[in-house]
Amino acid sequence: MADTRARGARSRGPTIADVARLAGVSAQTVSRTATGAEYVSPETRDRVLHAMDQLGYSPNRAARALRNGHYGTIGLLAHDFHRTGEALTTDAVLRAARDEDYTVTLLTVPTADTGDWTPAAARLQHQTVDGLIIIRAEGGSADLIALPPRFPVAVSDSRVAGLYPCVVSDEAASMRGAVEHLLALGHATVHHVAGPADSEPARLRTVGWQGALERAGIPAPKPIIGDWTVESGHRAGQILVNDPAVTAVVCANDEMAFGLMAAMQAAGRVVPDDVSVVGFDDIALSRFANPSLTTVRQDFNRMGAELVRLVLDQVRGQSPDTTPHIVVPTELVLRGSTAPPRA
Amino acid sequence: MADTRARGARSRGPTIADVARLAGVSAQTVSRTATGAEYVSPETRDRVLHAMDQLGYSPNRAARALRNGHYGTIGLLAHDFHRTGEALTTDAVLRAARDEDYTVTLLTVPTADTGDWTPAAARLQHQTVDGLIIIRAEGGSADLIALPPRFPVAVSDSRVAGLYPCVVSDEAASMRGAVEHLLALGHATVHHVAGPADSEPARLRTVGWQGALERAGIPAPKPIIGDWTVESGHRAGQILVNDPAVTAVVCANDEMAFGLMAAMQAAGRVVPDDVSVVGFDDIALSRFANPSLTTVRQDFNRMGAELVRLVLDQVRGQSPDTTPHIVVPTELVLRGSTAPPRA
DNA sequence: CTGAAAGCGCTAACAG
DNA sequence: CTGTTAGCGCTTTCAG
Repeated sequence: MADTRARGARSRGPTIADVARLAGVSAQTVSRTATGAEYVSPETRDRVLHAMDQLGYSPNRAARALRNGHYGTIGLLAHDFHRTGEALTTDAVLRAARDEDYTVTLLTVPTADTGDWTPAAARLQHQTVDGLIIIRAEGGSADLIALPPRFPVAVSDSRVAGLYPCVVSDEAASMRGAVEHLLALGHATVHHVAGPADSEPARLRTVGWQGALERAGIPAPKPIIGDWTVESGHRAGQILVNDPAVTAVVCANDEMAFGLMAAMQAAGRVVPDDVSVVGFDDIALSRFANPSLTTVRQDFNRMGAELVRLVLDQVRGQSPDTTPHIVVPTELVLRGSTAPPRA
Repeated sequence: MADTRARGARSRGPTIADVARLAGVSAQTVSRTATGAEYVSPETRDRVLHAMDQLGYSPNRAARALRNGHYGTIGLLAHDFHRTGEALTTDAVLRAARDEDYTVTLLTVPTADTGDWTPAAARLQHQTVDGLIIIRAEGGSADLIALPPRFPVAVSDSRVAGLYPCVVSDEAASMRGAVEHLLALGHATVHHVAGPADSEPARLRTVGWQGALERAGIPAPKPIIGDWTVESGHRAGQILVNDPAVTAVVCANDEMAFGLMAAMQAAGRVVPDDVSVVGFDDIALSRFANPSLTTVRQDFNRMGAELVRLVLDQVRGQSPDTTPHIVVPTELVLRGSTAPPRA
C-alpha cells in the first residue's frame, strides 16, 4: 500500500473519481457523460457536468489511450519543417487534423542520407501516434521505409505508390507544361536546375523537362543539380551565366530560381529579356520578386488534407482494396520572369 | 472475463509480458532492462534484449505515460507554422527537443483575435504534453493565457516576461540599430512598415524605430501597419511611393520588405538609389533578392534551444527563483538595399 | 438508467 | 540480482 502517487512526476489534475465523488455518482456515470453516452438521465448528467466544471476536469489522455488503444494523434515525419514545401504541407496537415480532432506530433529523421528511416519507423508502432504521414521521403529508398505491417500511413512520395497510399503533385506534367510554355515563346532550348538526386519529386521534375524537350526534338542539355536552397540556385546561375546558349531555365523550386536570377542579374543579364526563368511551388514571395516569378503552383492545402484523409481512413479501419494514389493538379502561373528570347 | 482486447481499436504490438514469456523471466526484469536499470545480470539482460529484438518490442508510450505521470512530449502552440519565424523556431525547437529525447506536438489556436487561448491552454493539463512552448502569442493579451498553475511553459513574447519564462530577440534595440544605420548614411528621416497592432514583437520594433528617431531629434512619420505578409508590404509600398520624403524604410520583417521593394520598383523607383529598405529576420532569400536585403538577423536556432531548455528545466522540477527572461542578440546584416540618399 | 469489477501495459516498491 | 504485487485513470463488460 505504498504511496506511489507521491512519486508521480507531476501533480496530476482531478480525475474521474474526484468528479464522481463531488457529484455523488459512480465513476462510470461520469465516464458515460464524458464520452457522450445516451443512457444517462439529464439531471444526473447536469450534476456531473457541473462537478467537472467546478473541478476543472479534463480527461487524462494517456489513460484513455491505454484503454482505447489509440491516441488521437498522427505523426508527421520529415527532414525539416522550415522549407517551403514542408512548412506549407505541415500547416495544411495540422488544419485538416484539427478538423478531425486529431493532434499532430512532429518527427524527424536525424540524417538525411541513409536508411535511418527504419529505426524511426520501427519505434512508431508503440509511439503515441495512430498513423503516420511521411512528407518528402528523400534519402531512403522506398523499401527502407519499413513500417510495421498494416500501420496506417500516407506518403507524399510517388516511389512508394502502390506500396503505401500516397499523395503527390503532378510533377512531371507540370514541368512539361513549364518547358512547353518556354518553347512556345520561341526559346531554342530550355536549361534545367534540378533538385537533389535522391529526391523523387526532383527526379520527376527533371523527367518532365526532358520529356518536353524530347517531344520537341531538342536534345536536353546537361542539368545542373542543386539542393533546393537559394545558395545552390545561385551557384547554378554562376555556371549557366557563362553559356550564351542559355536563354531559358526551369528550376525545380522557387528558391533556386531566386538564386539563379540573383546570379544572372549580378552578371548583368536581364531577366526576362536575356534569360527567362521558371520556378516551382509558388511561394508567397514569387509574386513580388523582381521580376515576379513565373512558376508552377502546388496546392499544398489540398495535399495536406488528402494525406490526413488517407491516414485516418486506415486508422478507422477502412482499408480500400487498392492502394490510393492521389495526384493533385498544379497550375502554371505566368508572370514577369518569362518572355520571348531577345532577337 | 470479457475479451476486452478484441475491442481495442488497433492490434497492439508485443508487450513486456510477451517478451518476458519468451525470455523466460519475469516482466519486472524486462522492464528493468528496458529502463536501463543497473541490477540485471548481463546474461539475463542479453536474453531479454534478444527476445525484445525477436518480437520487435518497443514500449507502449501510453502505458508508460500513465504510469510515470509524464509523456516525454512538449506542446508547441502557435497560430500557424508556415511563416518564417514560426517555421524556423519550430525547426529549432524540434531539434533541441530531440536531443533531450522529447517529442513535439503541434497545437494551434483556431482564431487569432480573441482569447481562444484559454480553452486551448486549459485542455493542456491533461493533454499529452508535459510542458508548453508558446511562440508569437498574438491576439490574446497576456492575462488571457491562463495556464494551470505551475504548468511548465516558455513563451516567446515579452509581454509575459516576469509572468512566464520567456525568450525573445532584442527587438527594440535591433530596430534602433537599423534606423541609426540609415540615419548615418545621411537620410533625413526613416519611414516604417510595422507588423500587426496586436503583436508584441511588432510593437517593440516600432518602439525601437521611434526611439532612434527621437534620439536624433527627428519627428517620427506615421507608420504603415502591415500584417507580416508580402502583400501587405506591397500595399504599404504603393502608399509610400507617392511621398517624395520617403528615402528610407525599415520594415518589421523581410517579407514586407520584399513587397515594399516590389511596389517601389514597379513605380520606377530604384532600390537603394531612390529609397533604402531594411528588413527583419534574414530569411534565406534576403541575401539573394534583387537587390540583396539589408536586414536584422534573428538567431532562431538559439531561441528554439533556449525555449526548450526553459520548459524542460521546469518539467524536471528545477524552478528558478526568478522568472527567466532571456534576450537573444541579433545582428544587422548590411547588404545591397541600403545606401546614402540620392543627391 | 446506474453501480461494481476488471484490465489496458507499464514500473515503483517491497520482499526474497 | 530477481519475482510478486499493486495501481496510474479510464472505459467496457456484466449485474442490478
